[in-house]
Amino acid sequence: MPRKITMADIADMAGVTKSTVSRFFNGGSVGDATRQKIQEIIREYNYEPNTFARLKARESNVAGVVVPSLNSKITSRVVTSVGRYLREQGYEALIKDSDHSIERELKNIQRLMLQNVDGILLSSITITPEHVRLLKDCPVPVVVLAQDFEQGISVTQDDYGAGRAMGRLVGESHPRRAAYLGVDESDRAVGIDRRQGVLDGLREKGVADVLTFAGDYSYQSGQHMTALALEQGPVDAIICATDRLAFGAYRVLDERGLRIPEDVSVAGFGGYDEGELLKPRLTTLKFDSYALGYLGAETLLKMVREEPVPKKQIVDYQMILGGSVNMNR
Amino acid sequence: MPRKITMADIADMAGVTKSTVSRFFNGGSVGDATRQKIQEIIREYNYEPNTFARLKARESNVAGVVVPSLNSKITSRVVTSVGRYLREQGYEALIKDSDHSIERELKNIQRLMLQNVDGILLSSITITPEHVRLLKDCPVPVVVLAQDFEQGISVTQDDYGAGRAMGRLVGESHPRRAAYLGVDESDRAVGIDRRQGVLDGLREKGVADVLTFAGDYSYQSGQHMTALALEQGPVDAIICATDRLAFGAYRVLDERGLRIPEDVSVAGFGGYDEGELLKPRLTTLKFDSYALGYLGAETLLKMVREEPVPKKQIVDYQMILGGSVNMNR
DNA sequence: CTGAAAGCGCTTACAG
DNA sequence: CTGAAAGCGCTTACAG
Repeated sequence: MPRKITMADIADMAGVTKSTVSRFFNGGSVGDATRQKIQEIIREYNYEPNTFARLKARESNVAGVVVPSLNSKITSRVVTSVGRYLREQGYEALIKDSDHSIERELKNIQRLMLQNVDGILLSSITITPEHVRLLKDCPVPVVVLAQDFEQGISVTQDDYGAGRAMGRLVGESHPRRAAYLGVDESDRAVGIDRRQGVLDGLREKGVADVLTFAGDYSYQSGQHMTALALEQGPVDAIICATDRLAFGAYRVLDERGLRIPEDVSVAGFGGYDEGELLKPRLTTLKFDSYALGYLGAETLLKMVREEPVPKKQIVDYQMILGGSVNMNR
Repeated sequence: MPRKITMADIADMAGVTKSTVSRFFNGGSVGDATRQKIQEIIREYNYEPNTFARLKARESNVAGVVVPSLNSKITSRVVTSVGRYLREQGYEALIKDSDHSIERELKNIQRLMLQNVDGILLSSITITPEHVRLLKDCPVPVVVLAQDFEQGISVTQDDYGAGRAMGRLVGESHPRRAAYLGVDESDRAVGIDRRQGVLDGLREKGVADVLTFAGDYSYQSGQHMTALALEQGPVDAIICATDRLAFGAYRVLDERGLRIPEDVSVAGFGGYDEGELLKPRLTTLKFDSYALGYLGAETLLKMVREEPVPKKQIVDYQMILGGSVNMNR
C-alpha cells in the first residue's frame, strides 16, 4: 500500500517549504507562480491537508455533534441539516452517536471537549446534573438541541405549546375518556413538557378523565400501552407522544375491531411520511427538525465567532390534519 | 471558558513526564504507585487523551465510515451496527456523510485516506472508475459495503438472488402483466442486479410481459412510477425496488380504487416496520443490514491486523410474507 | 519503571 | 512573498 502523502511532500515537489503550502491552504500570502505550482501538484495527487493534524491552529473548523442515536427519523433530519449548514460554512461535522446510553453520551461530550473542535452541538437524551457539571467546564461553545438548557444556549421545539395545541384539537372531539401514551420522564422535553401540554389542552376543552402511560419509543411499546389503556375500560381518544407509538395504537385498535375515528380518535407527534399511508391518515404534529439543525449549527458558529446569540430559540411546528380525529362529535 | 486540559497537565500533577502518562494509556509499563496516582488525577479531571493528536501512533484506533446519507433506514441500521462493533473493539467511528453527492463521496474517501484512520468502511452510492482509481492508492485497508467491488474486499447482499426469489414468488401469482419500479442504474446493486433478479425470477414462472421504470428512492417517485405504469394499461403485479416505493404504489392504487391483492399484487424490498401497518401487510424482503455492518467492521479490523479475510461475503435475507401478493390465482 | 529527545503533520509569529 | 524555528498534544524508541 502506498504511503500517505503529506504537506511536506507537496512542499518538496513544489520546491517550497511547508510553511508556504500551509499558507496556501489557509489564505496567507503566496506568490502567483508558487500558487500555480502548488495548485497543480495538489490536483495531481488529490491532496488535502489532514484536518486533525491542525493541532496548533486557532480554529479547527470542526464541530462536534452528539446524538442519542442514528436510528431515529428526527435525529437523522437534524444531523443532515446540521451537516449541510456546516459544510456550507467550510466546517466539518464530527458525529458522535451515543446509541441510547447516557454514560456514552457523557463520555462523548467529554472527549469532544478535549479534542480540537471549535464547538459542540448536543442533541441530548436528557440533561442531567452531570451534564450541567461537565458543560460548565467546557472549553468551547455548546448549543443544546431539542431540550431546554437553563445554564446555557439552546434551540428547542415548543413541546409544551405543541402538546397543548394537540390537546385542544383532540379535546374538540369531546372524548369522554382519553389516553395519553407517553415516554419516560427522563426525557424532559417529550416525557414531561409535551405530556403536560396535552393534558392542559384537553382540560381547556373540558376533558379531565385522562389515562396516562409511559413506555419507550418503539412500535411494540405503542401496542402495549394501547392494550393497557383498553383494559381499563372504553377510551374515546388516544394521543401518542410520537407517530411510531400511534402506529402501534392503530394496529391494536384494528385487531380489536375498533374503528378510527368513529370509535376512537388517534393522534401523534412527528409528521412521519408513513402516517400518510394509514387509513385514515394520521393526525399529527410536525416539528421543523431541519430548522432545528440549521439554527443550532448557525448559532454555534456565531458563538465561535463570538457574536451575540439568543439564549433560547424555538422552532415552529405544523399541525397535519389527517382523518384520525373525530371532528363530528 | 476553561482551558483544555492536556496530557502534559496530567503528567505535571502526577509528578511524572507525559511519556509515562502516555504509557499508562497505551499499555506500557508503569509502576504501581505511579499508576494509582495517574488514575486518581484522570478521574478527577475526567481526562481522556485526544484521539486525533496521536499523529505518531502506529494505530489510530479510528475507522472511517463513508455513507451516502444519514437519512436512510438501511444506512442507519448499518452505521449503528458498525458503530457497536467498533466500540466493542476499542475503536472509534469517524462518520462521513456524502449527502447523496458522488463528488462529496469521493472527497470524503480522499480525506479519510490522508487522515490518520486505520481503515475505511465504504457504503458507496456506486463504484465508479474514479472510485477504483482512488482506492487503488489507498494507504489503509478498505471494505466496501453493499456493493460488489471486484478490485478489493466487499461485504454484500445478494441483490440478484433476492430479486430472483421475489420474482419467483410474485410469478407464482401468474400476473398477466407486471411492472417493476426501480432506481437508476448508477446504483449497480439495486439498479441493475436486483432488477435483473426480479426479471429472471418472473420469467422462470412464465411472466415475460414486464414494464420497468426507474426513478429515485422517494415516496413521490413510487407514486409517480405507479401512475406511469397504470397509464400503459392494466397491470396485475407491481414489484418495487424498496418498500418506500411500494408505499407510493399503495397510495396510488388506493386512489384509483384498485384492490391489493385482488386486482394488483404489490411487493417491496427492505422489511421496514411500516410495511406491517399497511392493509394488507406488505410482502417484502429484508436484508440483514445489522449483519452487513457487523461483518464489514469485523473484516476491516482483521485487515488492519493483517489477518486473512474473504474477498467477498454475502449476508442473508429473509422473505416477509404479507398479504399483498395474490396467491390464489 | 521512568525520562529526554525526536518526531507525527500541521500552523504560526517572526525575520528577511 | 518566503523560510527557519518553535510548538500543538501525543507516541515511541532508546538510555538509564
